[in-house]
Amino acid sequence: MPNITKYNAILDALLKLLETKKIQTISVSEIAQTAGIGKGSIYYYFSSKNAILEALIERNYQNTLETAKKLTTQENVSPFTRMAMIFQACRSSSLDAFADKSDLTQTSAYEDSVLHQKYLTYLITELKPVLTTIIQQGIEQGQIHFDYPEALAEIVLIVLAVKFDNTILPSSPDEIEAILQGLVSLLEKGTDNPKGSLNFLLTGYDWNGTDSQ
Amino acid sequence: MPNITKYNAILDALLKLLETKKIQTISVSEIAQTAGIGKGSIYYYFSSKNAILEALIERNYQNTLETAKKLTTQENVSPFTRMAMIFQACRSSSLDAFADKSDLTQTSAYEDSVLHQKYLTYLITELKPVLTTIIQQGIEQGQIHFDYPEALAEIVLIVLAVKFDNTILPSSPDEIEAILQGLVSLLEKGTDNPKGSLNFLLTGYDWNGTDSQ
DNA sequence: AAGTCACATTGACCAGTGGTCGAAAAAATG
DNA sequence: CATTTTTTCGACCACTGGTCAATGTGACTT
Repeated sequence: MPNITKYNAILDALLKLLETKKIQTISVSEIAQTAGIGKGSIYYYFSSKNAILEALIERNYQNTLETAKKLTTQENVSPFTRMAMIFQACRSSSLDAFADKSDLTQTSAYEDSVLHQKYLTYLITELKPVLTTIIQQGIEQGQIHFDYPEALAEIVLIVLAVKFDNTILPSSPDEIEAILQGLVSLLEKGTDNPKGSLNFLLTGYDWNGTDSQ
Repeated sequence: MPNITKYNAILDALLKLLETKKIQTISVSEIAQTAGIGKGSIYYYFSSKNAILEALIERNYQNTLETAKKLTTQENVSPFTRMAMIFQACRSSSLDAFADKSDLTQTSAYEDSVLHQKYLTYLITELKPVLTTIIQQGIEQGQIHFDYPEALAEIVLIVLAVKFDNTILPSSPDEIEAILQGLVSLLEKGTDNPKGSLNFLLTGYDWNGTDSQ
């Protein structure tokens, strides 16, 4: 708990190393060396190597997700606009921190699977209650018609997270957009909205323009 | 390549060990010992510990998936019936081999993430072309209306695989069924089919009854 | 100023890892 | 039988994640 500085220095060190190496090839000694401290000190702040990774992921996505959460709870904004913010949050939070490394690793990128699984779990569980609320409010306001708001939220988030993470089913950007196009189309028909009306979910919300829809 | 017997003995050994231990805690020496061979021989048949796991997963799901593939290409059967077979294949292939271990592991089950990620990737990529074809034929026959058959196939498979695997978002059986109910409802509306008409996708297809729908 | 004491830091150390390798055994070939 | 090729093996290697007794540090008391 104490000396938050050194705590963060460790996370910074791991983050820096993750930019060029895979988790499995990064040793605790290496992290300690990069952080400029003794190896033993690592275990004063973290119980295991895994715990460092967990803490890093949490620290890394906390800001993005919290601002997303706050923005989406503004009830005066249209549910679809807030839904666009969720889309955007998934899109941007997926790769901004951990470099893709995909150019260097032709070998199956499975090695980082712990990291990606943690990311998927964290993102979906954090955003699910938010998106569920948004959908429910959309239903109350008559803009969305669907009988299973919670399930719909989870389905959308699963698809978004898996596709944006892009390690389980590596795809080109075009392929990703094609799937999203299908998802949006499915959403339109599923929520009784006219074809094309939700297309703005794809373009990415600019966070400061005028409200759409 | 040669001596397929010993090759399979190694896979059997790993499979047996996986029933009680997590991948990370299983050593190559242990696999060798269980298989009744020397450790060095392992590396005569496999290039790495990871390669053993990959081979095991492939061997394990090949039968299930191949029979599923064959069944689903029977064009004389209704697309929805064949879709039910896909649902069933995902459902049954998820846990039948690798024991759940969930009762023993209160600690976050992240450790097996390599295994589960491989499973997800394998299942989805294998079944996607099959399901895409089924949907396309359904569209041609006028039973399905949707503009993005390939995307729809991938979306459905992603949700099915993630939910049945149940490690990324651990849920109770009831919760899983709730999500599937939502997915089916979304499918009904998305493909212009009446509410409830696809509910039989949930019940599990019995593989020898009379055709439904 | 000295003494106290909880907190913080360290690297040698440990059991065990995945993977290598030369030698030996077994099989195949002539 | 000899010779070559394919299999098998376990000692060995560099290194891993994690432990721990020893040591340092600085705030507080007297």
